[in-house]
Amino acid sequence: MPELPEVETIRTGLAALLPGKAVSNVWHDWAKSFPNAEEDVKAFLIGARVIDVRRRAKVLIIDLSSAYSLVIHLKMTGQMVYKSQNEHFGAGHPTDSLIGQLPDKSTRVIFCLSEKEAPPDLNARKQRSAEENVQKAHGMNTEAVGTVIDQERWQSFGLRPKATRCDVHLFFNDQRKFGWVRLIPTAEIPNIDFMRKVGPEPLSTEFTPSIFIERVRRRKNSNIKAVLLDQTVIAGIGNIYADESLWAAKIHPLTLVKDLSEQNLQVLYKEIRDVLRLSIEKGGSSDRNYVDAAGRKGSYLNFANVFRREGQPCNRCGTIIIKTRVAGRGTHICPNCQKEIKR
DNA sequence: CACTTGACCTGTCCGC
DNA sequence: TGCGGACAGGTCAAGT
Repeated sequence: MPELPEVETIRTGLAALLPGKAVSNVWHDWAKSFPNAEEDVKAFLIGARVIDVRRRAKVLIIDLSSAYSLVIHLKMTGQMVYKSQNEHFGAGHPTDSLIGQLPDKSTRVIFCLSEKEAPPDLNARKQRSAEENVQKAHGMNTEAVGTVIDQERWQSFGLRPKATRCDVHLFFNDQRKFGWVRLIPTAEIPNIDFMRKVGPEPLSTEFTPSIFIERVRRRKNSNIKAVLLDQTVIAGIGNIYADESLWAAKIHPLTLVKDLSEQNLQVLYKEIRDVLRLSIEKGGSSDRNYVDAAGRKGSYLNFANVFRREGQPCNRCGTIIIKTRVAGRGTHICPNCQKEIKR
């Protein structure tokens, strides 16, 4: 699934698009993807404006003017896609749903967004009338703004035509249905189980080498890959970046923490941060790398040194990359650069 | 307690 | 072509 860099890419993209917009409607096709009480949705989601878009670990947080937030976990196959008349932004699990017609069979939740339902303060009212004037000027009825998605397509997914009365949509797609979108009071976010247990942000300034080493050392009898994947030790690392960081640090993923030297962990700390930062710079392993400027599908893992590169030569020594299984996950290794340390 | 495995889901790929 | 099994960018509950 989207790991820290992918979720951060989504956050950046949505932070430029969502704030100020109001949620005018919501639809979902699978209860576990949107496990929220109808009365909460009516009271705290519909009509609320987006204030901010944040990220913690691999969790996306959309703060609303109702003092509630949409807390989103994309798990393995989640993705967020924003579409308006002129804008199209999508990131997350790289599939054609990022660029194709929506909704499709992976669509779990749809938000209808509007700029019309502004808050009842003076500025907002001014803004609203300005928008209404613009719409009048374009000869559009505010109740039936043109649909990005054609009516038939919506109905084929069981949507009421009413739901199409907006021209901006935010889609939560998730093929495997592991992900979820929860509506909870913003103040309660730090109290949910995941947030209470999750480890530090690896790119934060407070995350020093000594904090990293101290936390990793608590798991002395585990192999290092399992520890990197453990969200309670460090937040945000998943299968791609665990493999990439270990290759960069020349550490075999099966090596037990107790067999790693101080120097090993110092290097690993640096490589984790470099790998994550580089990936964020490149927009994660999906999104704009998934399609080129002409809208064609492209390679989205072209920065990887080992992940999904089994059978290809190591970029450092030319040895053929192999794939094995560590911590129950597919694991990519250069058998020459990454020798298991045993004592 | 530390650590590992199975379950949650759908879709795709690979071998017979 | 059809079918079974393995596997997939994650996390939690239940098991040893």
